[in-house]
Amino acid sequence: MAQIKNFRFEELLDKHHLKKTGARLRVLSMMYSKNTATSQPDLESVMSDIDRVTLYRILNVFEEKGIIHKVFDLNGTANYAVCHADCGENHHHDEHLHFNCTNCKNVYCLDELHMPRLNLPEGFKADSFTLYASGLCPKCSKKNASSVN
Amino acid sequence: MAQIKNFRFEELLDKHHLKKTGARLRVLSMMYSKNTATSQPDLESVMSDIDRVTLYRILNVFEEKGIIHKVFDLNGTANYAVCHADCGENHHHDEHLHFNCTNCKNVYCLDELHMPRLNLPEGFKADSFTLYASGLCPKCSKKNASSVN
DNA sequence: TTATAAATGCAACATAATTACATTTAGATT
DNA sequence: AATCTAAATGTAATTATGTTGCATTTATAA
Repeated sequence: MAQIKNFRFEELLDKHHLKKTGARLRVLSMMYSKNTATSQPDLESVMSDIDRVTLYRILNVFEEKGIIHKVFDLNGTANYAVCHADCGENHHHDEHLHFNCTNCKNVYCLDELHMPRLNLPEGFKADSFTLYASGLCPKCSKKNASSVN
Repeated sequence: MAQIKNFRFEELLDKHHLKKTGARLRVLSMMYSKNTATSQPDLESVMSDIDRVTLYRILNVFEEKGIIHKVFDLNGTANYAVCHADCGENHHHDEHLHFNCTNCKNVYCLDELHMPRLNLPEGFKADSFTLYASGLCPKCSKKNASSVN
């Protein structure tokens, strides 16, 4: 996953009729190289040469196209992670567990834990589900065990 | 639920060692009278005489005390709903489904649908879970069916 | 009645996100 | 290769949400 070649991203942009720009390729590259979700502020801190608004727009268009999906962290900030489900134009199926670490603040997508079937009360028509958990991620629970910080 | 008397709220504040102020009683009264979650902007639009910051602080202290719990809506805005589980000081158990209507934006707590047991991957230590869904609530799905709006 | 910790009000600040419009550019067309 | 155009980006301003520090007021305990 950390070694995805650039031409793969170019194909991906082509597939969605998006122009292959440097900014978009860099955003894709960063997002695919991590196993945690990414926010606009995250991107901005790394890619300070790209305008804030451009980064917001890139995230939005990628979400519309079904390339990434949105999940809010404990602060209510929008974070995005690459879709591994078969998501498409305005149609997401990322019904897995999102784990937000209260220590390092990272949001992990635990794709292996997906939603159980639920019978909603009369009248409710759901078109998307998400599972959300918060607590300590492996790295931080290990740290907390050793040091008392 | 819509008819909870004021002295009940006074008892509730007493129980948590919070002073019985007008602002707090009004916030409690409003939140208990609705079956949907409430945000600071919601409160502010109704109680414009109370300072914004005071409303934020009331919501925060109620959450700390386990009187209400927080859930983010589709815009990432913090919404709060009364706890029906046995929540206490910094310890919530509101592990039920939160339904966000994409039309009217209301957040409903569907207490009857709670979290299934999950086996998290090695190392993840969760201390809270939430189920989240979005779609149309009963009112809005009925409207959409009749009118083509 | 009074003393005081708690609660509120107010001003300033911080951060996330959006909008409008000008400029640049990827990529198609010739 | 030169040119054209819709798409993408940059810039500035604005809005929304939330927080912090400090002065003032108030609920309530003594």
